[in-house]
Amino acid sequence: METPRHDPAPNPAVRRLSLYLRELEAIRRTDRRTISSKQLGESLGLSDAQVRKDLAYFGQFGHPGIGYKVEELAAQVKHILGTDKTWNVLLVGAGNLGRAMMGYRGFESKGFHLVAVFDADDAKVGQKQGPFVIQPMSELNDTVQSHHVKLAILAVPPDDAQQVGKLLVDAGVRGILNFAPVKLNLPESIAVNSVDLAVQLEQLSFQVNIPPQK
Amino acid sequence: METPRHDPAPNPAVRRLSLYLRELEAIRRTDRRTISSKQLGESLGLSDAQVRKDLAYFGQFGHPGIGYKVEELAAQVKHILGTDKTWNVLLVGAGNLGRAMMGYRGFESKGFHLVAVFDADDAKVGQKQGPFVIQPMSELNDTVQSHHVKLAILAVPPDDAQQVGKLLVDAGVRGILNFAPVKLNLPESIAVNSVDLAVQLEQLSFQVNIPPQK
DNA sequence: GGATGTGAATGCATTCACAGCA
DNA sequence: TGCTGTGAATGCATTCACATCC
Repeated sequence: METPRHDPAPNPAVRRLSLYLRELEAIRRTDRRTISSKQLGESLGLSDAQVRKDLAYFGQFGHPGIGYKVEELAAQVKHILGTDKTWNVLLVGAGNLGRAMMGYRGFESKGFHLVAVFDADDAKVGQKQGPFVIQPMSELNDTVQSHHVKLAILAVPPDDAQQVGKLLVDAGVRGILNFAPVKLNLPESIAVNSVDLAVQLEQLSFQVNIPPQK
Repeated sequence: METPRHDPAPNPAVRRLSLYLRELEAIRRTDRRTISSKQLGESLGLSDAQVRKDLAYFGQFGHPGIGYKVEELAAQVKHILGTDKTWNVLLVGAGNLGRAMMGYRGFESKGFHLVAVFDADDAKVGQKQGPFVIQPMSELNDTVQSHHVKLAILAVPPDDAQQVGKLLVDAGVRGILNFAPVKLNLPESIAVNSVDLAVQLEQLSFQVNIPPQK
């Protein structure tokens, strides 16, 4: 039941895989049952060759003369990404961003289930936020164990991020989505994905400043 | 008063520029006045050569034998990114994510000033959220004009994103930070930066699933 | 004919390694 | 000696173009 993997798949290809899946799910809601690399590429601003090459890193999913079967490919990509089963996720930080994560509707349908929320602030601990009761950091280890949590969302102030990141790793978490504007210093084996909101705006600032280069 | 630009600067270099700035601002809070490419690289997990090459795309900021003067380089990088002046930013979408953006403390100090919040939902219009009163979409054009808004944050449901993106562009917005999980179809000249939260988790899922490759 | 999968060719980005300056 | 800036060399990623299959 293994998806065959040939070469080391380029990182950019893996990132695009998520976008392919997103698009495939959208197409699935229409009556279309099949799609070509050209069409899939166009909807995402990529070349047909790019799409084919990306997918071919992971297996032979296409049907010459036909294209890709939407349902089939979606299932394959989900399997590759590991989202054909549900991941339990925990959240640390019940501030602004944390609350948005608790309420975000886009996670469940994608295979991510938020199971618990933690905060270091005693004033917040015990408070109810939607379906969640904010837990103290002291309970972190137990929750990771009992819910087999592998992924966490880190939405704490910058000065706390490194320390909390370490706590998560020690508890057994293997991947962290980090919203704090700091580089986390963690073992190589831990997957870290950082989103710095101010950095996103800075990139826009740069691009908007430049004369539109023809 | 132009920063000299030599070659077309690689995109990845521009992305790292923001990280350099973040690090430089942190160092500025210490007593350190100067930093080498090696040190700056280490704090971000990059090679010294990478740092030097990136910076050299934009000018000669270093001092051989010494390194880079922290304050000086920070100012230069800010100028390159265009954040040495303040940008007025508007937000569309007063849902979960939108509220987090309104409360996010990381924007102001980085040169981004949130000036107004819009929502298509009549029930939300007129409500007060912190210092903001949610405005109706009909006022969007006026606000963009009167506040010379060039950048916007888009935090609306996926099905509305394309349409609202178009509205923003028509109103005169030049750059969009998009949180909706859809590809925006807008003119080439418009800068779009998309952050899909579910995609971020999917990438972690993939990495955590793979046997740690040595 | 219509579409995939894939070597070969091209184009970018990173790393090397060193000349040159403080 | 310490460190930058930069051509040259390497390594990745994308694009081309075509043999192959429905």
